[in-house]
Amino acid sequence: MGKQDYGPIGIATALVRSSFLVNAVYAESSREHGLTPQQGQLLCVLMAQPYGMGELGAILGLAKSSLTGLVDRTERNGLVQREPNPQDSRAVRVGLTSQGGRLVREFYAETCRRIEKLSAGLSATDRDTLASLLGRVVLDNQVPMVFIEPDEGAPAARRY
Amino acid sequence: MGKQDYGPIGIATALVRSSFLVNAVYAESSREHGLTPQQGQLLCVLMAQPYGMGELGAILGLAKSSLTGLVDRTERNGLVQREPNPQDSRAVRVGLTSQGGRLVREFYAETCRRIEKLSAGLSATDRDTLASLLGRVVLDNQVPMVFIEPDEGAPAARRY
DNA sequence: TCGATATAATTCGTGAAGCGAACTATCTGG
DNA sequence: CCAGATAGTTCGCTTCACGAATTATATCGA
Repeated sequence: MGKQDYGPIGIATALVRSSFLVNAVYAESSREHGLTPQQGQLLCVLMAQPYGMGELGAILGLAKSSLTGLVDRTERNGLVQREPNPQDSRAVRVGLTSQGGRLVREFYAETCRRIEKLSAGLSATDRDTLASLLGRVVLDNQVPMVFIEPDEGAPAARRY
Repeated sequence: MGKQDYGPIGIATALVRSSFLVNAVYAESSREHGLTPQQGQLLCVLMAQPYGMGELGAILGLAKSSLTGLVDRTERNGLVQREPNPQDSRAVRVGLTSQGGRLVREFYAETCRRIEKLSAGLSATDRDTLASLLGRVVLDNQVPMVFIEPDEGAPAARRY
């Protein structure tokens, strides 16, 4: 209850501030790779597999018209491409170009490195505890597959 | 190490995804209060006290030209106001209007409520642990005073 | 088979956001 | 008193995000 070291902060404040922190790191890492944060996020999602525009909208929480623009700009930069969907000629599949693939692997690794550094002041045990607790929060809340881990969602579990 | 429940995720992934989650909740709460997330954040910062443009730029991590626009728009909506700084006639103090104060108290409380709900699946003990660990991360990384808690940074500790 | 409806995506117009460069006004140190 | 430094604003630009309207294709039912 003491105030000598600012005292404990509530869960909401802690979550909002850590989110602020992560956003800032993510934005800086994006910028240094010549990406906007949104384009970086798009690439990270596509790292797992190609998606249709509708699926991407659901994953990223964007209106479809917003997504058209984002994909346009990222495509203009040569990082993603639209391919016709053989099953449905209305639809497209958005996937990484080889340049986009190369860039996102670098961007993803570097961003992970920087985000991990944020918890460098914690012991390994505490860091694992934090990862586990946060992992349960994101699992409970059905966070979409943004920022997938390389071996996460093994092929057998993929639906598309 | 098993894969049956997706297995543990790394600290970086956990942080990025929880940040994604928090952003979404924050954005939705803002929207429902007639605010953009940026305007909501500005109001939350000003909840503690008025600040100059330069200070706000440092706190929010924005270029000064970006801040001019943000404060302009929020002022146009009647939520903040610029007041001359008696000590320095170049400078300005940005503070909440009474309408802005009323709105931000409501917005802040409601947003906290929603963010807290994200951890509803955790036991009280786990939630406290999570808050404490995240609290250390934000403290270690010098997160600016965004989303201050009502009794945090008591008047005696304020520098301005 | 044909027509109604649903779905996938794009286009268009609008406003918010963010930046850097250039500018104005004031303050401060020598 | 003048040469910087500092506080903010303005300007031009790009990105981002949305909703409404549109086009094209798919699908379902009669």
